[in-house]
Amino acid sequence: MSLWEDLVWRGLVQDRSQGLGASALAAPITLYAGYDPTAPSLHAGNLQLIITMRRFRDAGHRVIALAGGGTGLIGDPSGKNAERALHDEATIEAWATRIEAQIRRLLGDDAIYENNRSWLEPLTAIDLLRDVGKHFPMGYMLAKESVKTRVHGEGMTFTEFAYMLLQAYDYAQLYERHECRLQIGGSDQWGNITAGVEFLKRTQRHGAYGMTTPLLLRADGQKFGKSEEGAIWLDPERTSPYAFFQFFLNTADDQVGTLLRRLTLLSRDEIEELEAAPPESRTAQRALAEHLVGIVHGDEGLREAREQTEALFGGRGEAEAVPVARDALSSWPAVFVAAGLVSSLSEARRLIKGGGLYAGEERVTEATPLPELGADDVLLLRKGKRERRAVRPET
RNA sequence: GGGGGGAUGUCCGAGUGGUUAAAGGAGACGGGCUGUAAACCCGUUGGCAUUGCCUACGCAGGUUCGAAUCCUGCUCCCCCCA
Repeated sequence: MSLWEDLVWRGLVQDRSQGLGASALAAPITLYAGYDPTAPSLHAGNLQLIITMRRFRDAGHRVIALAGGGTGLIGDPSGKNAERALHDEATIEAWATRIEAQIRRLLGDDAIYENNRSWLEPLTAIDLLRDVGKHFPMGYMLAKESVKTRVHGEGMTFTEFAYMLLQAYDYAQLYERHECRLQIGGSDQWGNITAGVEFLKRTQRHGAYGMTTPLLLRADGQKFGKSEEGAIWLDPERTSPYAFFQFFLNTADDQVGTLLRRLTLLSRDEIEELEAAPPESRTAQRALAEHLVGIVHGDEGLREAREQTEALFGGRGEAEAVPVARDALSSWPAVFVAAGLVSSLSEARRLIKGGGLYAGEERVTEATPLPELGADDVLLLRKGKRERRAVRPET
């Protein structure tokens, strides 16, 4: 199966410019995807695009990961219904560095890493207006979906309006520097991507394509990659390999096939076999979770995630216990707060009243006595069915 | 420059002097049913405290026995005209 056929089968092609297809990808080409450093880490929702780049790379194409060190200072209006808050340069640079390191782990060192700050910073206002802006008729820009929705809604400043010029300029720079011929991105990037393709065409630089992948949504249409705790980050400091594993293990049945196709590097045969497994066995969820933890956190992370899952849910092996100060062991609510399972004593009290907290397999009630913990004892706590954590007295 | 509208809890959104920790919806969380699914039903959803207190309706003051609701100033946003 060719790369293109594979992408189509996986449901990864949402929009594409004319002429992009199997034949355009027959010979190796150079492509890029950009990311704006608007957070200190990538999250699960960013995975689809990076894995898609990985597919291109594995098929022999050359991929460029472009950090938006410059554009991140402006703020992309796409997919947003309100003006973005601007961060300062130092923050953006620091985030860009961290994110690049994360992408390197997923794409390897043979990918090309660029930062558009290196050409946007020296770009003068005159250059931008003469060399780029001249090729953008107002009607064309105003017709963009990202502009229309904002102009008729919350409003938009010139800063964000001009964003598409910068992204088009990026594409042109990469076209010149690396003979980049394809830009890929999430479907909210389609407007910016076509602006780039259009700009190249108008400046006599031919053979440039664009493609987008569909937005990854949960079955109920909500944004993907968020849990009760907030986003599922790729940074193990923010979201442990165990929590990352649990997030994917809890994938709904009707979504697991989609995620296997879009996010994993498993083959079509492997995926179809997993989809055929009885849903109650959760084989597909387990395979998904293990595969992704492996890709993102490596063998070591996968081992940790498995061990913790086994210890907390299977009752075997040793769970990593959160050390809790002695005086927090004075009441059940305090213990659960210290363990990080609930955010306040009030919440803990409410949950106890509702029967949602457990110590070991015992439901905690107001009458449940607190156990006497020796220095080496570990107490298994549980909130509901899915969240578990072990604690031990602080020494 | 002129005129008008707006800022409410995680989000959307009611509320225009009193029983409002603030309707309703969404989301989230818990319980039940299950498979650490989905759907569905029930409950909870500011904090601290064993029925009381504190904090909260853009910010800062003021009026009042009492304000999210009235007044003043400020900040930010939107729309229209120039």
